[in-house]
Amino acid sequence: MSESPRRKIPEAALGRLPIYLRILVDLSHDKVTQVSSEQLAELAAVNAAKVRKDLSYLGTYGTRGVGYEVQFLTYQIQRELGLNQSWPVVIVGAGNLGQALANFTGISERGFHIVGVVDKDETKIGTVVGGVRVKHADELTQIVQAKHVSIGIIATPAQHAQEAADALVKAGIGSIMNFAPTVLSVPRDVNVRKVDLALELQILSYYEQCRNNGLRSVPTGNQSDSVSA
Amino acid sequence: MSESPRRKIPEAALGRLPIYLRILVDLSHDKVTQVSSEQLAELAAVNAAKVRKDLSYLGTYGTRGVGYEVQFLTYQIQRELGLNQSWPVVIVGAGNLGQALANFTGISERGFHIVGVVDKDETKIGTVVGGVRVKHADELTQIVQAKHVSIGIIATPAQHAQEAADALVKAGIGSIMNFAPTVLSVPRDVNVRKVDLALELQILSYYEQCRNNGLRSVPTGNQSDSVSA
DNA sequence: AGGAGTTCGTGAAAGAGTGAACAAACGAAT
DNA sequence: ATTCGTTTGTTCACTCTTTCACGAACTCCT
Repeated sequence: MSESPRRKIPEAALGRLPIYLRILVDLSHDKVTQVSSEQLAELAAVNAAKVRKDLSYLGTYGTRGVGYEVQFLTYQIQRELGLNQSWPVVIVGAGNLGQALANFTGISERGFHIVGVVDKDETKIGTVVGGVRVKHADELTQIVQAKHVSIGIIATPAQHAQEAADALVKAGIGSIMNFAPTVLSVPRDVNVRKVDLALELQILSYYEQCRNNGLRSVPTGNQSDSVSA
Repeated sequence: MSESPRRKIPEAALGRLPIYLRILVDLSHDKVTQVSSEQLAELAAVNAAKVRKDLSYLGTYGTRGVGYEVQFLTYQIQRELGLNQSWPVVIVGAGNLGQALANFTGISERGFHIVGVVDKDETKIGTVVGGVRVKHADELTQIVQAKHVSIGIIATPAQHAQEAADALVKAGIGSIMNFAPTVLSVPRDVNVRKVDLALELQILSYYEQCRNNGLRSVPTGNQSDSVSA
């Protein structure tokens, strides 16, 4: 299967495809069948030329004078992002954050499903979060291999994040999403994305301070998202 | 007070300052007093020249042939980011995510404190999360103004995110951190950063798919973080 | 004091991302 | 069939970011 992705998509564009995708799904829900780059740009709060350029990395799926067919474009973006299948995901850490993630419906609605949650804390083991029973961290490798998991989420405290990463790597995982505020050290072929809540707040703090000092310098065109590189 | 920030710091550099800051705090904890750009780069998993250039936006705080004094640099970064003070933050939405955020110690340890959590769900009101009692959303403006809050966090479901944003803006908030998977529409002078968990996973999905198709194309130098713009 | 060995700060080049502008291609209307 | 208005796909100029490379400045050792 799969006409493989024609070329590699630039990081910046890649980060916007999921946004377009979500908007398209919403539009489809509203029975909209066609959409122009202009409309899509408006909904995504970006430039229309950017939308067209981003979409052109996927192929030539628009019709001049008309726009894009919502259903078709939705399918193409999904295919490109590998969202035809539902990816099994394992969560390491069953604390507040781990539980919230496991219960987060947005994950299961958008191409992923939680197949395991592990922790080292005996009091958490056996409890059920997000529909799965929490297991001991020692069982991580077994879960990963049995369920063919390639994406792992680290939701442990910072001081345990590296060992969680090591365990995930050893279990054979290829991609890690890290919520702990730590820089992980992993083999080169393992892909890591991090989300650092405090970091984002600190950036807001900077702009708030600028504002208070009279230097009105909100980054031109607000609505930033976190970037990984 | 405050020698105001000399110039505006580029977004890319700004996103790394909190990382350096965290590393410096850790080093300080380990009684390390001096650090070179090379070491800092290693710990942050970036290029040493980048570290030096990033830090040069703050001023000339290094000593050639020696490196940077940990304590001093820590202070300077904190000052630049506006982290001398502890910023009051309000959370809208007391669901799984809102609760996790309110309980997340990393927030309070790094320059912020939760002064309010609001929700519209009557069953949640009155419960205590993260040390504060959940209040009704109608009281948002009052909380914001009484506590001089300028940063708000949206942790509502997607369909209520825009009204949460509107309420925050009306209450007079200047910066919003949005966890709901929606593009918010806000006045130009309000700064928004978004964190979209599913979006990040979808990017990982893309790379996993590439890997499976034989196109080994992990973005050169892994460990990306989310970017907002 | 002077030389050897470090390490910073920065200029300049290379690379990536953005946005304006326009030709090509389409539908609709006459 | 032709014309007209629309919208895409892409080129080009510009900005932002990253990386290299090197002079300047500091410490330590002799």
